[in-house]
This record gives sequence, structure tokens and C-alpha cells, in this order.
Amino acid sequence: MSLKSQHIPRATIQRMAVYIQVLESLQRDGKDVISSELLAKTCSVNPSQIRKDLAYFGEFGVRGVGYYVQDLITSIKQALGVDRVWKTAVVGIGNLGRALLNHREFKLRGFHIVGAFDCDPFKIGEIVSGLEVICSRRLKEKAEEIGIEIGIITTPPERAQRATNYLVDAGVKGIINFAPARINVPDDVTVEYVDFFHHLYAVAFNVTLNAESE
Amino acid sequence: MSLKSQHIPRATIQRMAVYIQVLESLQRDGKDVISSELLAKTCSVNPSQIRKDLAYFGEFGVRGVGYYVQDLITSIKQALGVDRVWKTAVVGIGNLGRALLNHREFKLRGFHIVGAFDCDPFKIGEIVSGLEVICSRRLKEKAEEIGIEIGIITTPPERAQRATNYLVDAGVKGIINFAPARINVPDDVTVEYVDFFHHLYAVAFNVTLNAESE
DNA sequence: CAATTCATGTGAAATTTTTAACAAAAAACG
DNA sequence: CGTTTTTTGTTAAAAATTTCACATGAATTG
Ligand SMILES: NC(=O)c1ccc[n+]([C@@H]2O[C@H](COP(=O)([O-])OP(=O)(O)OC[C@H]3O[C@@H](n4cnc5c(N)ncnc54)[C@H](O)[C@@H]3O)[C@@H](O)[C@H]2O)c1
Ligand SMILES: NC(=O)c1ccc[n+]([C@@H]2O[C@H](COP(=O)([O-])OP(=O)(O)OC[C@H]3O[C@@H](n4cnc5c(N)ncnc54)[C@H](O)[C@@H]3O)[C@@H](O)[C@H]2O)c1
Repeated sequence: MSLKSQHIPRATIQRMAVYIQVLESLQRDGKDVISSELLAKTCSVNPSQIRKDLAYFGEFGVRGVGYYVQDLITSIKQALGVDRVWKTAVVGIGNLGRALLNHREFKLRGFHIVGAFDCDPFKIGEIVSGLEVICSRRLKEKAEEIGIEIGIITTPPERAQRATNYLVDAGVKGIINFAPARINVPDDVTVEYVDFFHHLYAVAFNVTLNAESE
Repeated sequence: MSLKSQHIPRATIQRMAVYIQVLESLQRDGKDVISSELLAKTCSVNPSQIRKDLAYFGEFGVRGVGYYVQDLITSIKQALGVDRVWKTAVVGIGNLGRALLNHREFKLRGFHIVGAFDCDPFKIGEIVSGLEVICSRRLKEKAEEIGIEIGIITTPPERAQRATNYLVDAGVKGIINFAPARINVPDDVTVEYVDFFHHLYAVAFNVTLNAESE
């Protein structure tokens, strides 16, 4: 039906990202067509799940055939809104912030880093990966000039809320927070938290569980 | 009831990691006691959710009072099995692998990196963060010597499966995969995938959605 | 020390998400 | 060109998860 304004589960969005990843692998391997059954096996999900997930956005397959890999990648990226350039900015130019600025994959995937902000006077003015580090207090002013859509926070945790405030104040509606701290934002701002210790905890728990049950 | 061998939702485990993060923040701020209501607000979940999650593992609160922050941190870490040292190894000593080896937070959280493996003859023998880089073909042999419990894969995606095979062969039961590729493992091996582009996609999608609906 | 307040732990209800089942449509085949 | 095969899109059923509601137990107060 693909009617808009229907609620799409968060889990669906997460799986869509996995589908892109797997489809791009398939494409590199020269595969043209894939069935929901095979795609499902690779993603470790149920085939119905995939068809259901895709149905939220439209009809992308051909009955009796499957999905054309290239077309499906394009369709999913369009559905997610990642078929265009997103202007992003990094706040907190320390170890991690620098690593992200130097990571070329961002540009490759349409996330162009157009701003680098820090509060440390020794860092302000420095050129990192072709970008001048700007004082984070000037974020709003700069945002009006360059247009920031997504903010990436890589400050220490106790500074994450302040960085958030700068971003929100500048009208940024999407935030990725690498600092291990929860942040408060207005309802119309989206936050995603990235913390790989969460994954380590999950693995440790599962390994413990499996070890006990045998 | 806290009876063992009851299935615990994956989502619960993910939230437990968030609870630890927030509780540690509260502890740094000198807070001794917290109610499920306040903790819930900080974590952006329902208070019942927290009580239910914790109930899978035991009774950690005091009625009419709340939870003692320090005790709850200890209890959750124990419940997850992260109150001990986990011996981990990194496979693929490139940019990311090196960054992880140099990240002191791992040791701080009980994840001790005891092995560094790569297949590149130019890297083998090099000392990175006090560890000698070993040939990945010798992983099994080395694992028997040092005891590896968790493997971290930071190879290019097309090599992730090979790295996985070495780890599985060496008896490793938990894997964190930073390479953007799905990997196949036996049933008794747990895999967690880390890919921050998934988070960027999710934010881009939500920002698009919110922008449309206004 | 009874009464009151407070916040947990928990069983039942509501909601959401996943899985199964199948009709519909496209291609392949004789 | 009808028949068979294949695999999607979709509706219905099943399962899982979340939320509600409240009884229970601990502390506090008068
Ligand atoms: N280094 C890693 O590999 C890694 C991995 C995962 C998560 N993290 C998290 O990412 C964050 C950054 O880590 P790091 O190693 O880069 O730390 P860092 O100390 O090297 O960098 C932090 C930077 O943030 C800047 N900063 C502080 N307050 C600021 C503010 N209000 N506005 C703008 N900039 C501000 C500091 O000047 C500094 O340059 C931390 O929260 C850390 O826990 C780091
Ligand atoms: N660099 C980042 O910031 C970053 C961030 C997120 C994800 N990643 C992902 O992490 C992976 C590594 O990234 P990188 O930038 O460190 O790449 P890199 O090329 O610098 O490092 C890859 C390393 O893996 C080694 N390797 C290859 N095959 C191997 C095998 N079979 N066994 C053992 N070692 C092997 C290579 O010799 C090399 O040293 C990639 O899949 C990348 O997509 C990187």
C-alpha cells in the first residue's frame, strides 16, 4: 500500500540499513537478482520480515523473480532519504573527532562533513582534514552560513549536553552522540547513540549464557 | 521471580547497557539513590520497563526508596557477566584496529586485549600498544596459549569471513564485527555488528520524516 | 505504634512485532 | 497458448514486548 504517515517500526529502519549493507556486498560479487529467501538467510531474518519491511515503502520486487539488486539498493536509499548529500558537522575535535574527519567513507556515503567545532582555544584555527576548527560558541552563526543538518558529538560525556545545546540552538534536527551520556533534546530533534561497549556487554552476556546452558 | 533459563529479550540487554551508562553518570554526579521514574526519564523509557527489565535478574530495589546507585551498577554488571575480565583479541591491525588497541577504556571496562592478529607480512612482528602482531593463521595456536574469549574483527569486509573462521576454529564464542559484512558462525557463537552508518541512516530517515510531517 | 507516604515488584491487559499462509503475478516450459 | 513453477505482496494468526494498575513492603511522621 505504501501509504505515507503510517508508523514504521524502529526495528524496520535498522534492518533496512542491514539490507543495504548486504545488497552492496552482493553487488560487489556481481549478483544481479536476489530472492527474499536468500537475502533473509544472509541477514539472519525471516523472509516475510523482509517483504513486510519493504512493503512499508512500496513494491520493489518482481513476482516469480525476486529483487534486482541495484534497483533495490537505490529504492531503499531513497526510502530512507540517504540518496542525497547530508551536511554534517563534528563537535569535539579530539582523538575520535579527528578520526571521523579523516574517514573518507563519510563523503562516499553522502555525509559531507562541512564543519568542525571545539571549545579549546589551542585547537581553534587548526586545519584538520582541510577544515578549519571553529569555536563551538560560534556554531549557530556558522550554521546559518553553511547549513548544518546533522551534528556528530565527540566531546567528553560531561560536555555532551552543552554541545547538544549549541546544535539545537543552531536548528540542527539530527544528532549522533558518541559520548557515553544521555542528552536532552526537543521533540523534533532525533538522537542516535553510538557506544560499542554496549555491543561488548551484549556479547559477554550471551557468551556467559551459552556457557551456562551447556 | 528471577528464575534462570527464562528467555530475556535482546532489547532488555541493550537497555541494561544504557542503564549502566546513566547510573555511572549519576554516580559521578554524587547521586546515591534513584527511582525507576527518574532513571526512566533519563533513559527515555517507561518506568515499568525498567522494573520489568531488572526483574529478569533479581530484586535490586527498596520499596518506598528506589535503587542505590552503586549497588545497582554492581548488580547489573554481575547480571550481564561484565564484572570480570574478558580476554579479547583484535584481528586486522589497520587504522581501526590500532585505534582500538590504543584505547585505554577497554582495559578500564574489563575487556583486556591480549592478542593482535594480521595477515600482512609487513605488520607481523610489529609492536602495537605493547602487543606483538601475530600472523592470523597462528590464531588457534596462540589462542590455546593465551585463552581468547572475545574476538574483534577489523579487517576489510571481504576478509571478515576468513577472520571469523580463524576465531571460530580457535574456539572463540563471541565476536564483534566492525567490518560492514555479515558473517556466518555456528549456533553457539554470538556476533554483534558495529556500524555507525546504520545510525547515520536512522537519523537521516527520522529527520526526513519529521521535516515532511510539519 | 498506627497511619500515611512512597516506590518497588508483578500479573493482567494492551500493543506491537513477527511469522505463517496464501492469493496474485510474472516468467518458463512444453 | 495453457500449464507449471516461482516468488512476491498481503492478510490473518501467533508471539513477543510494553504498559498499566495495583498489591506489597519499607520508611517516615505525628
Ligand atoms: N577515542 C575513541 O576511540 C572513542 C571511542 C568511542 C567513544 N569515544 C567517546 O568519544 C568522546 C571523545 O573521545 P576522544 O577520545 O576523542 O576524547 P578527547 O578528549 O580526545 O576529545 C574531546 C574533545 O572535545 C572537546 N570539547 C570539550 N568540550 C567541548 C564543547 N563544549 N564543545 C566543543 N568541543 C568540546 C575537547 O576540547 C576535545 O578536543 C568521549 O566521550 C569518548 O568517551 C571515544
Ligand atoms: N577506519 C575507521 O574509522 C572505520 C570505522 C568503521 C568501520 N571500519 C571498518 O573496519 C575495517 C577496518 O578498517 P581500517 O580503516 O582499519 O582498514 P585497514 O585497511 O587500515 O586495515 C585492515 C587490516 O586488516 C588486515 N587484514 C586483511 N585481511 C586479513 C585477514 N584475513 N586476517 C587478518 N588481518 C587481515 C590488513 O592487513 C589490514 O592491516 C573495515 O572493514 C572498515 O570498513 C573502519
